[in-house]
Amino acid sequence: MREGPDIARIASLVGDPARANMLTALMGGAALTASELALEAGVGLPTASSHLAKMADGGLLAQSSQGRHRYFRLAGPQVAAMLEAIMGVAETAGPKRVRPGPRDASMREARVCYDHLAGGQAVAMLDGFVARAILARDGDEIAMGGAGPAFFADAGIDLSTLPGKRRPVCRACLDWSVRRSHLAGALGAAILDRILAEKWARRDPDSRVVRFTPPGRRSFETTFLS
Amino acid sequence: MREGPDIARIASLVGDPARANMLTALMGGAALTASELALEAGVGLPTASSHLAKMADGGLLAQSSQGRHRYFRLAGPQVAAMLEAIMGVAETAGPKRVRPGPRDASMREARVCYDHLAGGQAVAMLDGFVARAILARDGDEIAMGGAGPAFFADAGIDLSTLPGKRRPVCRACLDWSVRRSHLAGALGAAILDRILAEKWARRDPDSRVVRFTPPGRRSFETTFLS
DNA sequence: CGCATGGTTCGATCCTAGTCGAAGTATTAT
DNA sequence: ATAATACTTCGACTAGGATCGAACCATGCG
Repeated sequence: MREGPDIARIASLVGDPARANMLTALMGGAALTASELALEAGVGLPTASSHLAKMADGGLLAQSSQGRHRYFRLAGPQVAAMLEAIMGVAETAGPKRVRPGPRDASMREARVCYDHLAGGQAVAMLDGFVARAILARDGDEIAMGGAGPAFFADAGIDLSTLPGKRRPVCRACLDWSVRRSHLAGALGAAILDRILAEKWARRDPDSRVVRFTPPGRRSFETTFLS
Repeated sequence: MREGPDIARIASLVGDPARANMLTALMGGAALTASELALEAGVGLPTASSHLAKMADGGLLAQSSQGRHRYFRLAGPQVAAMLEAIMGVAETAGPKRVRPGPRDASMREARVCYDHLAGGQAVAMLDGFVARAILARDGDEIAMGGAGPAFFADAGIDLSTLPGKRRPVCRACLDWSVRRSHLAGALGAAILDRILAEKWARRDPDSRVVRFTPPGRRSFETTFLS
């Protein structure tokens, strides 16, 4: 009989298949309506509504009503990080591990994590930033490095527009596929925005996969990885 | 209807109060018997046995039989990291947050995480190591830094005896209370061993709290933090 | 050998929680 | 206004699973 944070309460929220599907869908970063999430979870509207109310009440989801739509999104990056951690053990502890299909390979290479890029490409990018003193890492805090301002100006990212108020500009986020960190935070989000705006890659509409076009990948690599 | 790692399966394992209590107890790092865990969870022996079988089957726990005892422990550091992540959101998303009592304060300052030290002291230690080039951090990988071998020889830790075979010597582990990383891996475990062997601190028998004696704290700080 | 101790299996009980149909509320469209 | 859409609430049904007592294996001890 120990106390400590009430781990069972929130784990049981994630522990239902319908809710897990919804959360997985929301890992894409977009806010989705109740109907969309019901469809995503393969469950009726009343059921979905009940689930969503529970998760919002439990602090996992944030909601915002717009007209007759109600949008749900993950309550914050911390929730996303937790889900990635759970995926990590589900991956290794999983009993089957039968289908490392092509879809899976794409997921490992580049995908959306909440609002930023994750996967092998993202991990390589953060490593490069640190190695070139563009960012400085200390613990899980990541700060702008000496070479940072010039680099991002070159790369077309305006640091002054980042909403660095309440939210840290940079943050480390543990990657379930590679099990190393990638860049989260406002800066991570801005880089993903740039990639999509430049049409270097597009999001798979049915999953979190981010698919680079061949020339897009080259542009991305010369801009952010070289 | 998405696929991806079967997150609901393992989250539901953590989502039961009895099982959550057992897992929390095992976060102390020690292997415990079925009876001890039953007591810890406040549940009968048959019930506990059933829970333990499920968790072992699900890949969360490892078991080893010794005579008529059966010992259970967390399956690995990855499971511990996941539990810490869940504690993190339970902490912030928690509805009540009523009791930041003294017990809680001790937990935040120094506690055991699987087999190494966690909490404010541990985070400060890792920060210091990186700042003084004792360790070098790159992503979540932590490697020995230039000043490392001399420092640890001085501090009475024999690096050559670390079982650095399958297990990485150093690793970052996210701290739920401070939300920054502390040092895990074989080196982290060795440092905790040292602290306890020197009697600088002792473990609270009923929790994960690590309690420094006043002179012990000074010794720890001059050895590892100064 | 018994006999005690640590654990598991079985069976029965009970209750929580997921599910959906139908009816109710709010907001936009016509 | 009426109608249609998006969602919530209510009520009833059901299934899964947590729980424990009792009986059943296994190991260690005298």
